[in-house]
Amino acid sequence: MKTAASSLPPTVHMVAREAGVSAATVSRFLNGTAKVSDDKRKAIEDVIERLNFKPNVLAQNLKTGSSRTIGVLTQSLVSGYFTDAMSGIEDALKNTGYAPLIVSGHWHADEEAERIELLIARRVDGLVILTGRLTDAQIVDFSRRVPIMAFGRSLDSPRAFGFCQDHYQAACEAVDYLLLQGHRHIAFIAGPADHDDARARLAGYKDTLKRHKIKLEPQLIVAGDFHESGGLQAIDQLLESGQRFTAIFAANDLSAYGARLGLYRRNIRVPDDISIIGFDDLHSSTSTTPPLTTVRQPLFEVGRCLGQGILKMIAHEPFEVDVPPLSLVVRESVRRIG
Amino acid sequence: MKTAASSLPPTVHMVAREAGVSAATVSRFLNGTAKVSDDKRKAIEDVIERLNFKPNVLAQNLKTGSSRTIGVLTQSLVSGYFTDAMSGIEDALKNTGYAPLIVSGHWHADEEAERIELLIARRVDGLVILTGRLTDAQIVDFSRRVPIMAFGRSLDSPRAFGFCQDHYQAACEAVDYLLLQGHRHIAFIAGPADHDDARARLAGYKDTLKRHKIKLEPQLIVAGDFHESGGLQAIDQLLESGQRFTAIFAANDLSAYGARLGLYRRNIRVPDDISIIGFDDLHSSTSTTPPLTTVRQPLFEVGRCLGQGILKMIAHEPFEVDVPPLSLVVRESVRRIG
DNA sequence: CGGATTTCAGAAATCGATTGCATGCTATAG
DNA sequence: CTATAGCATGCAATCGATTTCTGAAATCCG
Repeated sequence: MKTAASSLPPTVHMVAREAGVSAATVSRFLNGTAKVSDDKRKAIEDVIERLNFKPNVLAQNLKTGSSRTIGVLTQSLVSGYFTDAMSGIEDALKNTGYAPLIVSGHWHADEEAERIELLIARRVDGLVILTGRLTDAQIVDFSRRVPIMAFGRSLDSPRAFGFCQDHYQAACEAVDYLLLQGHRHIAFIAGPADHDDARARLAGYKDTLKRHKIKLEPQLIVAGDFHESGGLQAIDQLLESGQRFTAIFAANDLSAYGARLGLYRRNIRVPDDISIIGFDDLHSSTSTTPPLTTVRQPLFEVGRCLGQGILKMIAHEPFEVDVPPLSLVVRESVRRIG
Repeated sequence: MKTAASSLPPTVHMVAREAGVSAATVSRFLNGTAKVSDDKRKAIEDVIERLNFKPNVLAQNLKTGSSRTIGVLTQSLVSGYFTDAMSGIEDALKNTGYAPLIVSGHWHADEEAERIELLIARRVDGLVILTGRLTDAQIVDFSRRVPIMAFGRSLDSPRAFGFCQDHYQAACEAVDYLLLQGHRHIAFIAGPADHDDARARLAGYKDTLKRHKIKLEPQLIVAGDFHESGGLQAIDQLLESGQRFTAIFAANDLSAYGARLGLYRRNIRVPDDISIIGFDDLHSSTSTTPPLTTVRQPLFEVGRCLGQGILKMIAHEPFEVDVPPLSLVVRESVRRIG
């Protein structure tokens, strides 16, 4: 039996030669592009097996003009919020032959744009954008070069589709829940003022109180930054204000963690003395003490939607997304009073 | 002024034609491979600017045989443990022209091997492996096809380098600390028995107690699974055993969270009644109630080491790694007694 | 049985950038 | 003033798979 001459990875040509056929036939066999006779097929299969031939993806990429790669622009690799979404995207891409190329923009429009240029230069077949600070116009503009699925914005142009969830409505429900539990003095720890979702949550808080004819205490609305440290500071500020409150609505879970720690430091019990409700439902919110009542964002499902959507766009197939809804998950950080 | 004829992305040939030079010269200019005269250089620069030319990465990849991509095998996209490392890798790759292709193996050797095959098929220039279940032999075997930096195992073969941290030693220090704080009855919540690091931590616990002539109570060593749920169940088991203990050493932070919740449910105070010490130092351990005393694993730095190392290996440059050390971080979950 | 149609397979062009080799031109030395 | 080294540059081959075009063989049908 003749053995492979060279130690270099085998090519279609070597396979062709060994099998006594042409490279074109090998290619057709591999891609099922055309029928090849049984004897040749057998011969090709044997040689491929013997040489352990794998087509060179780089050559395929050049010829087909596609990299079988999806660019993913996230904002942070470490935030539990984004990683869930990434996991969903990975799930959607599994066994499709597509791989994700992940970059992060760190909530900075310039960096995001630069990273996207980088992804486009690498000829990604599609792009998934997880929120961020780019304008809708910029995204639509990028979509002339690559199809885009975006999360955290509403878009419906030919090659850019985007959806977001109703944070306003969910915030209303969270406050409604607090009201239902008898709370009338509710503080709010806000997120960054330049963050759309943060603003929507604040608006939901304000409007719901108004709707229930409850006076808005400006001192009960304090700034946060979506991090634990902001929540911690917020507690100082709230307590110093002297305003009475029985519950806190934190604009996200991390703020809630910080607030919870602040109360702990002052020996204020949760939920006995003060109730807390968060927003996000990070994994660890199931095991905080007490487990946190919060608004669940189904980011894994969102990621899967995005992944499936971009694949459809690339394949030019129609698709529709069922936006996974936000939902209140009741745990133990809110007490019924009154 | 003549405008570009076609709407297709420009190629070196178009640039060459417009600038009145050959494609070779354009290429040489782009890569600085050879000197080009000032006038031609100017002309080329102008055309590139005007046509907004970007070299086709796919063609470069084929010709150079390199994809300028680093494969990263992680175990989970959502675990705070791994995401920190990924973030470090991203940091090391920033502005190097290399991009990370991330896949996860979910702690399953078969899946890991399959994913690595996938990365190799995509012609990644290097591979970073974050722990996992593959054998050293398998990794060395893969390294014949692609250079590898591995974390969580000691390797030093020509194309595969791996390092790990001293979990045994760190576990000893953690237990020493508890002893120093006056604790004599220390429970241990173990990790998966087939996990090397978990076993090292258990060994450190046992040996340190022995070294201090403290009797090992078998009932104080309970199984966990590195998740919150395991920690929660462990508390039930420990309490039911009737064995007295004043401190718990949890094999990782998640287990500690679960344990802390279990104690909370039974109105056992931490650290007043029982102290807890963890292992990992996840981000949220700074804001648990109380903030968790734990062994810090500097995963971001580890990731950076891995990223820098693999780039050196690819460039055939010598390198050495200073393994970032584990260190005890004292917070508020351990009380001094006695 | 002959002409029409389908099927199978090979030769060669192609994707777009890189690079070895050849060439013509200029600058320096003898 | 010629010989020679040195330098900038173009031509053409190359990376490895895909695909169009074309020819040959096989099949069909009246």
